[in-house]
Amino acid sequence: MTVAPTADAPLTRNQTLVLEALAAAPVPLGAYALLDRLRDQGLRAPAQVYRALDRLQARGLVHRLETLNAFVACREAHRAEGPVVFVICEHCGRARELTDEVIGGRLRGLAAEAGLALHSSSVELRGTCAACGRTAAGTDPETR
Amino acid sequence: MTVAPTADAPLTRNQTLVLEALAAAPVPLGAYALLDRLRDQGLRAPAQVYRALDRLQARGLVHRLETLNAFVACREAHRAEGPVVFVICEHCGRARELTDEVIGGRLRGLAAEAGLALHSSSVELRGTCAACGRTAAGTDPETR
DNA sequence: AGCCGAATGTTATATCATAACATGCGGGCT
DNA sequence: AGCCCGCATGTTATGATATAACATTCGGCT
Repeated sequence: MTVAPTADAPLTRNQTLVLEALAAAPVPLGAYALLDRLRDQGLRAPAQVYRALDRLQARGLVHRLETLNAFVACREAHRAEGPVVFVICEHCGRARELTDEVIGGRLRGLAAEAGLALHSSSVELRGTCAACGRTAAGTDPETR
Repeated sequence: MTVAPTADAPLTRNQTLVLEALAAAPVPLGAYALLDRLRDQGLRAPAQVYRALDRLQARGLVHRLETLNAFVACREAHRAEGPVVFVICEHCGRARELTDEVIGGRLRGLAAEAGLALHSSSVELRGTCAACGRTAAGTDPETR
């Protein structure tokens, strides 16, 4: 989830670079993997990447996958939504982003029952995807 | 969640120390915080703590909070269950562990629909708890 | 031009986690 | 007893992730 954006200024150069690198990757990328991919474009230090990621996350354009310490571009512009569910394959590393009204509604309900003013949520399911389950050791998607 | 234990041998000394330190703490503890608390009892290195945590987690006696990089003792011996939900206050740092059949069932359903053979799940709700919402800046529970 | 705020660049360091290898201890076997 | 073996442990070093702190640059505004 990670609450609503603030204003809608255009993305800065570094934010654009980071977002495009994430959108182009088949799997979630860590900050240092992003940095490696963006050295050519002039990025030099982790802080530059983390700053861009922070702002992209604040706008809801990027999500952090807590169980992977990695980031994905948000595909479904799921504006005005609630909790997001990530489905992650431990073999091929791919992550799918879902929303589900049952989950969303019940999580909000649980927070309310617990007296929690909800700021953000993280829901991640890990396992073996269908494609990897079919092959012996799982496919290997170029950790590119 | 983090799937079922293996066998039921007694806990080793280090495992016992770590579990008791977690059970005694009012908030989730990081591995290095645990190490600090256990130096008196003879623990010296991070690997010792991480090893004990790994085994305690494998038995379901300890959970890892992914959004905090920290660990909690499992209170409710929620044997033979599914996904667990953590409710975390960002002010006081306290975490509550819940289980909910609606969430559990629906997450399993989503995994199945997505073709994922579920290995483990992580569900964390972050916000401000009732107690902290009432006070200006939130209470401060001795990060002890 | 001069100022301001925001994004950026840069260096250093904090924090979290694991690899790799050596040591010790207990239980079963012959 | 003596040996072997598995497993927990101890220890050192290093890898991986993230942020603090401060200098610099850029664009808009008056």
